[in-house]
Amino acid sequence: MTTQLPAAFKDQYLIGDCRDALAQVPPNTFDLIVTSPPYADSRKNTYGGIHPDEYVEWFLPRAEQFFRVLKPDGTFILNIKEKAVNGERHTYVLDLIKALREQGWLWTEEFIWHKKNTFPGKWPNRFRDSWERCLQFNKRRKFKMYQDAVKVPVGDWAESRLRNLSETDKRRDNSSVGSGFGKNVSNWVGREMVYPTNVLHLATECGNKSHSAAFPVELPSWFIRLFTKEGDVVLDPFGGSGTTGVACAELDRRFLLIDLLEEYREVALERLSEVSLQGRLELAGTGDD
Amino acid sequence: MTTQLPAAFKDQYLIGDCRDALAQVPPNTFDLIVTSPPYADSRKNTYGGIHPDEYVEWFLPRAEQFFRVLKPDGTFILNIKEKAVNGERHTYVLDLIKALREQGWLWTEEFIWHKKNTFPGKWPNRFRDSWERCLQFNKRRKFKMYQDAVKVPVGDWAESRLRNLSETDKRRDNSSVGSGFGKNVSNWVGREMVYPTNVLHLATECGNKSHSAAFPVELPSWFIRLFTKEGDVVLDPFGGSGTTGVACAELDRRFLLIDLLEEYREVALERLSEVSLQGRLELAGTGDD
DNA sequence: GTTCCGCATGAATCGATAG
DNA sequence: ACTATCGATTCATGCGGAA
Repeated sequence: MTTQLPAAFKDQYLIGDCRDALAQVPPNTFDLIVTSPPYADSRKNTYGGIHPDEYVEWFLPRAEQFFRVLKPDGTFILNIKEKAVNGERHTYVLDLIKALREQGWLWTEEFIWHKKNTFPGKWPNRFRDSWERCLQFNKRRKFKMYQDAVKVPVGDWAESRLRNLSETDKRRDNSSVGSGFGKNVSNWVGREMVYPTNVLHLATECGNKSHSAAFPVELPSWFIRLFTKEGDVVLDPFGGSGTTGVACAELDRRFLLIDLLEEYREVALERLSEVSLQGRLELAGTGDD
Repeated sequence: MTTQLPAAFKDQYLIGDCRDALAQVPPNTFDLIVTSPPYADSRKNTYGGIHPDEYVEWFLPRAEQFFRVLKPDGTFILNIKEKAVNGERHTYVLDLIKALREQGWLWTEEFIWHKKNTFPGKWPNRFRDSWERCLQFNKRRKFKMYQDAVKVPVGDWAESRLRNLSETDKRRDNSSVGSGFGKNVSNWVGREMVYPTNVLHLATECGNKSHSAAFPVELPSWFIRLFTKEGDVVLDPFGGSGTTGVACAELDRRFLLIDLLEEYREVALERLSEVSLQGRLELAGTGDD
């Protein structure tokens, strides 16, 4: 077995730069790292709006910490998408993949997050960008993976609906298309379950909170179910509004979130209280204890 | 205006390596290049099964010809996907993107082709691979793009409608409308039309014919409508069974297909005859005239 | 003429076996 | 140790034959 957090470990939201905060965390601590880092030129008020050309340089020392604190059989999921710069897709994500491999990471897989409801928009030379990369990296070729936890109903619900006219109309559920997620699995009891693919169909979360650009809770939730079991420990080094924490709370995983601003943690606290689990969150850590 | 093919240009299927065949084509000839090259380690009987580590080296001299024969405001669409090697995704596609940029190409966009029906299989460390990249490259920042030609009804677009078009349905109204989707469009009258996104939902063509076309006709068709107008000239340097030619015939575009084997051209001829357009295909060229 | 069921078959990947 | 080949796995699709 690898080094474990003490059994008394409480879910935490640390304030600070994950590069510094993680330096004080023991190696081989986390079963899963799932995060959506600030994209290049975004979140200028906090991370300073990293220039695309400097993104890899900015990311690598943090990824070095990720590598250290991830268990040998753990997984690192990186949700990211390059922006268009000067009419062209920037290559910093490609460069980052190659740089991470040189750092020792294995680029195991690239999942596609298809954002079903993207914001309308039209440009003279491109369409709406409705997908993002979810890059999977590992330290070793053998890693933990609980595929049964993300099984989905056998496909083509549309066709079966056409066959059984009235019967299936009642059961119609829009959340389980394609590689949809087990949120409404109970509705599909009795149906044959199959393994999903590497394409995830999820709607972006509609802007209802005081935070923006968040990924939907189903995204970390899916990877958490796939790569961890109950009681495992998950890290989100760019915790933001705490979506990963919400997913962990719902799934009985422990978590460590890190981000720069106190107000992010406040939002996270609010959201965790909404899932009636605010008692879980340890309010102590500020990154310097 | 750029150099044009003579007005008497006939659709052709050349036998040979596109690297050599294109050397005899005038520069700035094509409005669009859309192709699905042999993937690494595949099609061993013809292209020799290019090793992943040598793929970029193999591809670049051919891409140099593509650059020369593409019009300045034309587009190059490359359908490709890296394979898993030794438990890891190989990086040759990433390397290829970067190498093409060094060759002068602009990496304008990356479309995702979501393959609804993918090959089965279960492995301990990954799910089925159900998406491929459609990389868009351009010579200049300003290029021709006819966005209205690919508008779709609001809501699900290819999820159900395009896929459900049978062969006869697609054939029926081709002559009268010329768009190749006349019947379809008529069904959508009254529905609000919107621009699509950069995610395409298409099923791979299954074993319905005597040949196997990995590339559904809707894929080149979509890009042909988006980047060309009637009468424009399209190149597929890895023409295979002629799917791109079929799409061009249906859409009243002219085309040049190139591939190594005589038998590929025979299959292409057969398929073009099925869309009642075999008279269009010039049988002369064998790559050495 | 419909509807339904069975079956073959795909840009696949891994692990084991053989040279 | 490294490469090449083979078998097992498994699901969306469209075809043909049967009811």
